[in-house]
Order: sequence, then structure tokens, then C-alpha cells
Amino acid sequence: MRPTVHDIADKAGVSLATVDRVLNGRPGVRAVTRAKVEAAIAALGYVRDVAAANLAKSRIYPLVFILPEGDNPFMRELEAEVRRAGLHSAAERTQLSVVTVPAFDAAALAAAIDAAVAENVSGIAAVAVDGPEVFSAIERARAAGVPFVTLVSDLAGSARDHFIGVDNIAAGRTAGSLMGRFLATRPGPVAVLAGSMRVRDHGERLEGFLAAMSAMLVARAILPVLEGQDDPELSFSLIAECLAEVPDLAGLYSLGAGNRGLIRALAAAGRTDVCVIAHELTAETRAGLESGLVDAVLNQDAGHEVRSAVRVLRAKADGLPVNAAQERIRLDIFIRDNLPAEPDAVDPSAAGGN
Amino acid sequence: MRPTVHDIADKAGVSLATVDRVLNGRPGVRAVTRAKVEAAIAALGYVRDVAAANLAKSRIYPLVFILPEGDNPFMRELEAEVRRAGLHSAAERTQLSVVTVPAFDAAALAAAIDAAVAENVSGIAAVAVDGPEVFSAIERARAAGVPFVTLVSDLAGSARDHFIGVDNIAAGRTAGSLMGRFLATRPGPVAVLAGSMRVRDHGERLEGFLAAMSAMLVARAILPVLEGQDDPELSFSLIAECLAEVPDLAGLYSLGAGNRGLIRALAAAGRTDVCVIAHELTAETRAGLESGLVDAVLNQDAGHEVRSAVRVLRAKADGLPVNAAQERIRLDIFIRDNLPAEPDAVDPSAAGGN
DNA sequence: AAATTTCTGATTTACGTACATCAGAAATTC
DNA sequence: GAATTTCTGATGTACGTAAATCAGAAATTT
Repeated sequence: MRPTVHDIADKAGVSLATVDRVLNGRPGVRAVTRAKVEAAIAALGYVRDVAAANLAKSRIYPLVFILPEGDNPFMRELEAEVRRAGLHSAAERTQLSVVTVPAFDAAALAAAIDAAVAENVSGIAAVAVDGPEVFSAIERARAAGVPFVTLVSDLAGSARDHFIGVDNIAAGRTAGSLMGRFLATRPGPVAVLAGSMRVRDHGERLEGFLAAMSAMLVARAILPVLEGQDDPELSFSLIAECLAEVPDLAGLYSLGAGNRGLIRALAAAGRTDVCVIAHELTAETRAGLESGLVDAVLNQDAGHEVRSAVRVLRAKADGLPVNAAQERIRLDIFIRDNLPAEPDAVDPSAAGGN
Repeated sequence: MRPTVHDIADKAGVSLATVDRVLNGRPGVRAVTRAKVEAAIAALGYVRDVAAANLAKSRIYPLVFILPEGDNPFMRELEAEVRRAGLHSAAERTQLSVVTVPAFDAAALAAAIDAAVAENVSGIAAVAVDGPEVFSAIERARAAGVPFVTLVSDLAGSARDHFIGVDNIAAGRTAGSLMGRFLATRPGPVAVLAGSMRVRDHGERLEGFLAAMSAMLVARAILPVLEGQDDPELSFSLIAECLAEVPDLAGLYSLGAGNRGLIRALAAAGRTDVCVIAHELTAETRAGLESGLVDAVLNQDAGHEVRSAVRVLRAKADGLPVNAAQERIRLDIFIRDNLPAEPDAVDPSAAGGN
């Protein structure tokens, strides 16, 4: 059997109360006694039984996810995954909630962060927009002792505890590399559709893509980046216009969330010959892959990200270390042949993470 | 607060003991009383607090992983992941152990299954070899009430509860599809290196690969399958011989574990022009991707598989349902540009799954 | 040496569930 | 209606930890 607090007390020759004080960093223990207890803990290889501890504490952890509003399918999927995780979150003593704010709006995000801090939550996960207001809001949260993780789009250099999302530079590089291989020697320029350069993930993906394309043996023209604001209508018209103006367009990299408009424009123009690489496996991009309009989709698993965020925030709230390797989010590559089955309906009885 | 057994007792107007009898399916409750209690449970939306239940039971679940022995790097990684998971398995009240048996040996596997059943374990995960002995051993395990999952290689049609691994037909199709795109119009035959057709995963991958290749616009000769028994030396000589005899070889699909020998043979022949697609991201295939000898690696995440197997076996042991969607193992595609960072050293302090 | 402060021990209750025991009520059989 | 069987209630202990209380020991100050 694994050792308990009682074993520590026996081994160290102190009382249970003293062990408790040492374990939970409470005052009222002399340095020598504390050392004795710590020695016993180390000798026995004691590890706290978190289940029992949480039971005794009956503590709950209210965690807030701040996501951009609007019809960005990936963000809505993230929201759905938060709700899904919330169904069995009671077992892990977490209470998840979602707050939505206007997309690409640093001031609104900062206000939402401050509001969450005021509500005294145990942790915040947010899709970061770049801006000084956001930096200082994160600093205020951390100063108030509230763990903070960035989700999907990072804000390196800020006070955030952790970033949960893919390496976006590598994602862009992967897109560029696949595009190069798929196009091979076929001539023609490549277009890029982004949402906004005010979120770092888009900027980073572009950076990686350009780097990979410029490393190709065959030099290829990259058209100026189209900014569709992750809006279906705007994305549609931008792409439709581009297709009309550039008849020999060879490739199209969609690094944001404008895929609905993009696919509609491609279908309308009947251009199945363009090599299309998009991000995030949603209903639209899945249909695009199946119909052959889209050649590859780079994806980050929303469910994994939500569960990872919950784990990290809980660990930070408890002052526990995080296994960075385990929390690394993988970049999935999907082509027509390795599409996963359609996700099933929510099953509240399911336990565990993934 | 979420409801407890006490709330049910109050609501149903019965005692705690009766609620307990209903919840745990113990005898001694009239049908009418049972119905009252069940109504109260449904009305309150009660869900058992598993943490408290496990604490009270102080039950442990001994789970056994039966893996092929030998220097198959992926199997050794699986073994390492089992040990890694075992480090914090105490928290989940599981006790993991690994048993190795000769590879491709149905009788040895069946014997190991019987031995595990005799030891009265709570669950068994095994890399299935095809054979009648294995079928009947699985049936004996299930008859003895021991949950059984197949790992990596399935045995559909057997009594196993669940399969933990990728869809190997889709994996083969993906390999074929990528091979076709990467080769484009380049002429030349393609070779396939397998381990043994006695494990179904190899057979299924081959099936998918051939299907995808035959669906290509450009017809391409596929050489007879080379069976390397997952042995580095044998694989080396088979590939070396093949490279010598087929100078215009265009592609090479390695669907088993003979990658060390394969890469050595390619390097020795200086053939960086052959399009190579291999399975499982190991030290060898990673180095191959980085050096450019290997073009793509299809991977299943050993850590995910182990954690999924543990979750499924525990759920089966407790008679709980399994969320199949959540337990589906993804097929990862790795190219040079989306290689994850080298795995870190084991960190026993890490909590949670992924 | 007395008074004070700081530390430590002993004990208790609680968290939510599992499980066992025993007495008594209700239903069934004779 | 008595005897029996089957069901139900009441109660208690246990799991491993958290947290509180209070008494007493040790160290410190006066």
C-alpha cells in the first residue's frame, strides 16, 4: 500500500496535525521539525492522494474560457468542447464557463479578463488578441493570483502561465512544404487568405508558410495576403475576385477561418484544380476534403485543447508542476484518406480525458 | 451542490442503506422501492462521485499489457509509455504491468493471456496475433469476467471488448495517397516492406495501400511484398537487394517495424531520391525525416494508446460505458516540418491524461 | 523565575461513498 | 394466527486528507 499521512507522522515521530501543517504550508512548525517531516515524506515516497484531498476540501475550481464571438466554426467547436467537458467536470471538481467577446477586439478581451478576475475565478483561458490592454489585463490577473493560459493564439512575452495550442510557425511551414510537394513543377502563383494580423497565430502561420515556400527549389510568386476578417462574405468576395483576376492561380493557403466563403467561391468558379490547404477540420473543410476541393487540412484538436487547458489551470491553481511534453498540442494533417469519422453526439456518461 | 446519496434517500423516503443497495445492485430491495429510488436518482440527476467511491472501496485495478518482445522500437516505446503511465497510476488506482512474448507467436500470446487470467487481473491489453489459440484464450478471459482490449493490431470477430489503435486500412490508403501525390508523374515501381502477414495491422495497411495506388490516375507497378519479420538485418538485406535489382525504384512503403534496416540500406546505396513512407515515429524514422531519406511517417501515439487502454479497461471493469469517439486513436502524419520536439525525460510529478 | 509567545500533540468532524451488522417491519407461507 | 422468509432502517466503520480546536510543551522575553 502507498504511504499515508499517518505513516509520515509515525516515521517522523510527530503528530498528524504537524504533518498536515508541513504538507499544506501552514505556519506553526519549527524548521527542524519541518525538516524531519520532509525527510520522512521523501523516505516513504509519499504522494498526496488528490482524490481524497479534493474530497476533504470539497473545493471547486471555477474556470473561464474567453472566446471570440461570431460564426467562426472552430471557435464554436471550442465552445462546444468546453460544454462537453463541463458535463463531466463535476467529477474533477471544476466548473467551466464560456464568455464570448467581439473578435479581434483587444479592449473587449481585457475587460472580460478583468471581469473574470473580479468574479474570483480559479483560472482563465483566453484566445489572445495582441494589444497593450491585453498585456496589462493578464498582468492584473496574475497579480491577483489567477492562473492564465492563452489558447490557440499565444501572447509570448506576456505574463501568461502557459500556451495551449499548436506551434503556428511550424504549421505554416508544414502548409508551405505540402503545397510545394503537391504542386511539384506546376507553374502559377499562390494566394494566402488570412483573418487578421492582429492575432498572432495568423501572423505566425504566414511567416512559416513564406519561409517554407522560399526554401523550395521552384521559386513561386506569392500574392499579397488577403485579410478576410474571418468573415464568410468578405472571404468569398476576396477569393472570387482573386480567382477572376489570376486565372493561372495554382495554390491557395487559408490560414484563418474564412473557409466557408473560400469554398463557396471555389465551387462557384468550378476551380477544382487549385491546390487548397486550409486550417481546422470543420464541417466546411471536411466537405471540401471529401469533394476534392480542398487538398489538405491542418488541424488542432479542440477537445484536446480544452482538456489540456483545464488540466493546466487546475495544476497551476494547486501550485503543481505541468508536464509540458504531455500538454503539447499536435498539429494534425488530414487528407481525404485519413479523415476521422464524424464526431458522435455528446455522451455525458463518458469519463476521462484524452 | 451536486446531489449525494443522502439527498436520494430523503427524496425517495427510504434509508441510506436502501439507496446503497439500489446503486450497487445488491439484493434485498422490492421492485416498487427500487423504482422509487431510481425515480429520485433520475429526478435529482445524481451521479456517483467516483473519487469518493474509489476512496471508500480502496480497490486497485491490476492491468496487464502483453507486448511482443524484441527490438521493435514502437513496441519498446509502448512499453515505456506503460511504465510512464504506471508512475502516476496510483492516483487512478490502477497497477500496470507489462509481459512480453515472442513476436508473431500465437501460442505464446495465448499462454500469456491464460496466465494473466489465472492471476486474476482486472483487465488485459494485448497486441493481437492472428490464430485460433488466441481467439479461444480471449474467450476464456472474457468468460472469466476479465475485460480484454486489443492494442495496435486488432482481432475483429473475437470476443475482445474494444480495439485501441488506428484504422489500419485508412492508414494504408493514406500512405498510398501521399505516395501518389509525392511521386506525381515520376515513373518507376514501388516496393512494400512488411513485417509479417500474421498480424492483421500489416495486412490491413497493405490492403489500403494497394487500393489507393490502384485508384491513382497514373498506373504504377507494385513489387511483391517483402516480409522482413520486423528484423533489422533481414530488412536490410531485403531492401539492399531490392535497390540493386530495381534501379528505377520510385517509392518504398514500410508498413512494419523494419525501418532501421531499411534506412541503413537506403543510406548505404545513397538513394535519397526514393520516396519513402514509413510507420511509427521512432528515433530511426525521425532521423530519416530530418535527413530527408524519409518523406513521411504515419504514426500512432503510443502514449495516447496506453492511456486510452487504461481508461477503457477501467470502465469495462466497472461496467461503465465507453465513449468510442473519445477513444478513437488518430493517425498522425509527420513530415519534416511538423515534427514534434524530442520527448522529454519522464516526469513522475505530471498528472492527468491526454 | 514568571510571563509571554511560539510551536506541537491529541482529538474531532467533515467530505461522499462502500459495506457490514442487526433489529425490526412487512410480506409470505403454513 | 403463528412461523417463516424477505425486505428495510438504523447505525457504525472505513477510505485518506483537510481543517479546526484546545491543551500543553518548548522556547523566548521580561
